[in-house]
Amino acid sequence: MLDIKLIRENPEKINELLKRRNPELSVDEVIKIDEERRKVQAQADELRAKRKKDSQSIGELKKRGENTDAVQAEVKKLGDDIKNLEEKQTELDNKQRDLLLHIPNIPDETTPIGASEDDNQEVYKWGEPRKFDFEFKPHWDLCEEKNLVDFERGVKLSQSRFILYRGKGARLERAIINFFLDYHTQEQGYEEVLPPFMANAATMTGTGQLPKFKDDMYKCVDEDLYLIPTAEVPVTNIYANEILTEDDLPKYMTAYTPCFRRESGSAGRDTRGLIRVHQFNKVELVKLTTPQTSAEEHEKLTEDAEKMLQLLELPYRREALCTADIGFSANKCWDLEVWMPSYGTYKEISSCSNYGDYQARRANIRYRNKETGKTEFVHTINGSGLAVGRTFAAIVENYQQEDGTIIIPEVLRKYTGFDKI
RNA sequence: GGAGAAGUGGCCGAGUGGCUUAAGGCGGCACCCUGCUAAGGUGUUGUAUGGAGCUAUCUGUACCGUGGGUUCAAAUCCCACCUUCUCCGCCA
Repeated sequence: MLDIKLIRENPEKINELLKRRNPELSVDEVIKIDEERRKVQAQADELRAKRKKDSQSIGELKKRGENTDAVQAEVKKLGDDIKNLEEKQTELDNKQRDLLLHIPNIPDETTPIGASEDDNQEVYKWGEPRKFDFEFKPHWDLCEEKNLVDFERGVKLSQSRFILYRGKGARLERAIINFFLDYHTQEQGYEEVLPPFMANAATMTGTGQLPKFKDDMYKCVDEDLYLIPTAEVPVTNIYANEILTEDDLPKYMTAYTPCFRRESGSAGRDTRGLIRVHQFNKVELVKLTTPQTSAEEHEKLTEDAEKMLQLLELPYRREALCTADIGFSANKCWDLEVWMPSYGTYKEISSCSNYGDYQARRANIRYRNKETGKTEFVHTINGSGLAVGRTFAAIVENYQQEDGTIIIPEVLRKYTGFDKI
């Protein structure tokens, strides 16, 4: 959520930044509501002050045994007027909040301006895509041949795009998760958390999934609960409605969770294999920081995610997402993309975003500034460290051998217990 | 799922309709006293939102689990919901 005071004081600037995302965005309507809202609040406050004073005087008059009928009638009428104004104020409050909840974050000045994902900018590449001197296979064929994934029965159990891992496949998936978690906690200083995989509407609103992206999520029928689309949701909200001390910051947290996405708008895309499915595993990195350190912490978090790809020796590149492609709540985002031979290109495997105070304002996560003693919103940052299913697919494709075997990357062997498949 | 009890500031805890501007205590902060330590004294102490100054200030309103209601007036009375605790039932 954007700060209404900031909008009020710099409407042109905010509009200009929003239009970098999408020319149709603007804060004009919210400014109009805000003006009206404040006017009504001032009126209501004034009447309430009068009622308070008059009611107290009734108490005093009664104590002295005087008749208060006339004053009481007057204050009763005042009460009706206040009620009307309060209804109007509530209506305007809700309208303003709803408008604000539907306005995305303003992009950071360093986010490249662009009109579509084609305007994303490559920052650098790491590693060399492997040149195969035999006919390589896509991971979906390899997974089936080696019985790592039972695609057909996964569909039978639930629906298309649900995955049943088996045997060494299941073991490899679990090995990747454990490797990521161990490295983040033991080498990079993150606290491991294991959150609920369902979250309520308030939590979903805190990180920005609700109200705008309701249709992207799975919702429980009789409960106010949604399956989480990423661990970012429960983990970022851990300190919702709390005030931290400055010494608590920065907070580093990592979590493994399955992620559930309806992928309703992606019908014909990536229909085969592990790249785009309704339920996938992910290890997430989340940070809460002060505003002063967030840019630096964002960079460090991205490097922490890159380290996983480096240790797995998977070629990748870093991209700076442009203003048209960064997520709704983000102000800046790096994508890490891994080389996928079957696609002949790099595919997203991690998205590392800085949200500034946008999520913190929605989720009401604050800290007390040591110098001023005032409360301020924290900055929130997160990124995948990494998407597990896509890592699995990248390993299977990039490590396949001419004799049909798949070599397990060195760092994973103590977790898998085998060195090839 | 059933029965009972309870939710008040950073924490403990008083408060059954107006004198609550939420008592008192603990903790925090500032200052004083003290050779050090310990103890003591004085003062101060939340959040949100509006207005005026527009840095360091003053001021209105709201907030006692959440949402409604009653009343001239609600922390206090009524209703619904949520959460926690105790007991019972069910259960990996």
